[in-house]
Parts: sequence; structure tokens; C-alpha cells
Amino acid sequence: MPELPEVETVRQGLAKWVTGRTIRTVEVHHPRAIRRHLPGDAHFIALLTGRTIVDVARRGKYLWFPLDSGDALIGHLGMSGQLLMQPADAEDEKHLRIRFTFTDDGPELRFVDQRTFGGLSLSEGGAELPDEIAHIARDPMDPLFDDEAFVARLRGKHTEIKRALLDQTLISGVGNIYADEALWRAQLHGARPTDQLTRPAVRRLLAHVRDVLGEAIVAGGTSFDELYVNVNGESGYFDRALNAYGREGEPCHRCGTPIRREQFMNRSSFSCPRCQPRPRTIRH
DNA sequence: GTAACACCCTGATAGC
DNA sequence: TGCTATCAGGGTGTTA
Repeated sequence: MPELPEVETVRQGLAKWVTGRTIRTVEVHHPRAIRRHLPGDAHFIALLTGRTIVDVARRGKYLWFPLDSGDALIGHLGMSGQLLMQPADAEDEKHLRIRFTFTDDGPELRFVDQRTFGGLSLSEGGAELPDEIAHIARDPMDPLFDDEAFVARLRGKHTEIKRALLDQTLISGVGNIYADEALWRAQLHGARPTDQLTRPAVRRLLAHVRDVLGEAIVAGGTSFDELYVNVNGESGYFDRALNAYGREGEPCHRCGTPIRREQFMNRSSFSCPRCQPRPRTIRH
């Protein structure tokens, strides 16, 4: 389940492996993997073949590869996507969707994705920042992230705090896992109304979001199973440091109360009933 | 304009 | 054993 730390780990790995290399061939093995590329696979392949990758960039959970043509290859891992470097003679993965080979005959780049929520697309003229992902906010690790603008925008919204943390146009890179972890650290329930939080409370929460993401980046990202591995095929191990996510019934690391699980937006939220009491006012 | 929800997908797991 | 139901969840499109 790649969130910002996992995607950043992949970005760093890919940057070392593909920067400066020229694409020889592109194979699309599954149409859904390029469903966001509306002109279709022939166009996708034509604009990539012979192009040199000049960098690997990221915004939130999106990656993009600026090309020497001024275009950019955009990638999103979705829930189960992987971008793997593999020797040409390595056996095809069961869920191999797209294969890139390079003119130097070095390792191939493979996009592998079991659940096909992820995908690649090509952005013409998008080397600097693709239009397709311009609506995604900067992430809190970005030096240009504007803390006070975030605080003001969040407090101006009429929604719940966890919804706001998952809104990628407000703050990017945070998914279900790190939202729960940051809320646990801030001792806030995810249903707290954003318009009733004080500025200092939002600043504290933002600091916790940064801490959680930063620690996870150092640890190489969270991984619960083999669905996520980094570019070298190695799983991260941040899951050992989780305080809330996935710990239903286990004692809170702060007060010992069993962690509760609640349904939220068709998924699960984990929190401590004592440290993170539900707000008294119920919104509708 | 804003908020909330359905939907896409496959494999693991639970229940019968 | 083998079937069906449920769950995981990011981002987009649709609805309210």
C-alpha cells in the first residue's frame, strides 16, 4: 500500500537505475495499465521509444520521468503497483503489465501490478510538471509546502479532519495508514470537524504528519505483505513501528486501552478510544 | 464551488 | 472440498 514514503523510496531507487538511459522498446501487456493514456498504446509506445530519461520526480504519490523530448512518463502505483529493475533473462512476473528495455542492454524496467489500480501514462510537454497531476498539492516534506496556507485552507473546510488529510489537493502523500498514525500521535479522532480545530492544533497535527512520513522514509516505507517491495525487491519495515493502523484489540502504546477499529469512507480507521475520543458533536 | 459516495480490481481469507 | 461473500484502498467521476 504505497503512500509517500514508499513512493519516495521507489523514486530514489529508480533515479539511480534509469537516469540517463535511453529506451529501446516498450511492451504493453495489459490495456488497463495505460487507461489514463487516452490516445492508446501505439501512441504511448511511439512517444517513448528512443527517448532518454533525464530524471525521476515525484509529487505526492505520483512519479514522473522527464524525457529528453520535453514529455514525461507519469506513473502511479495505486494499491499494488511495483516498478522493478530486472535482468532481461529474469522470468516474467505473473502480473507484469509494461516492460521497458534500454539501448545499453542493462536491466529492464518493469511495471507489475496485481490489482491494476495503478498505471502509466504519457504527458506531452510535461517534463517540468505534468498538467495531469498539477491539481495534486505539494507534500509536507516539500521545502515549498506552505504551512500557514495549509492551516488556513484546512480550517476553512467543512469536513472531518481525516477526510482532509486524505484530500490530495490539500496535502499530498498521506494515505489511510499514515493518516491514522498522525492522528494517534496528535491524539485527535478522525471525525473531528476541521472548522473547529484551532490553528495551533492543526500545526501540531501537521508536525506529526511530517514526523511519521519522515521516519517512514528513513525506514524505507511500510510493507505488510509482498505486494509492496522497493525497486530492488526489498520490503520496508516501518510496519513494526505502527501505533494505530492494523492494531485492533491490541493495547495502545500510550495508555494500554485496546485500539478500536471503525468503518470510515468504505475502509477502516484505527484509533485509541481513550486518547482519541470521538467528538461530541455529530456532523451530517 | 464543495462535500460525499460509488466504482474500478484481484487475491487472500472467512464462512458455510 | 469447493463455493460464495467480504475485505483491502487511491483517485476519479458522479451525484447531491
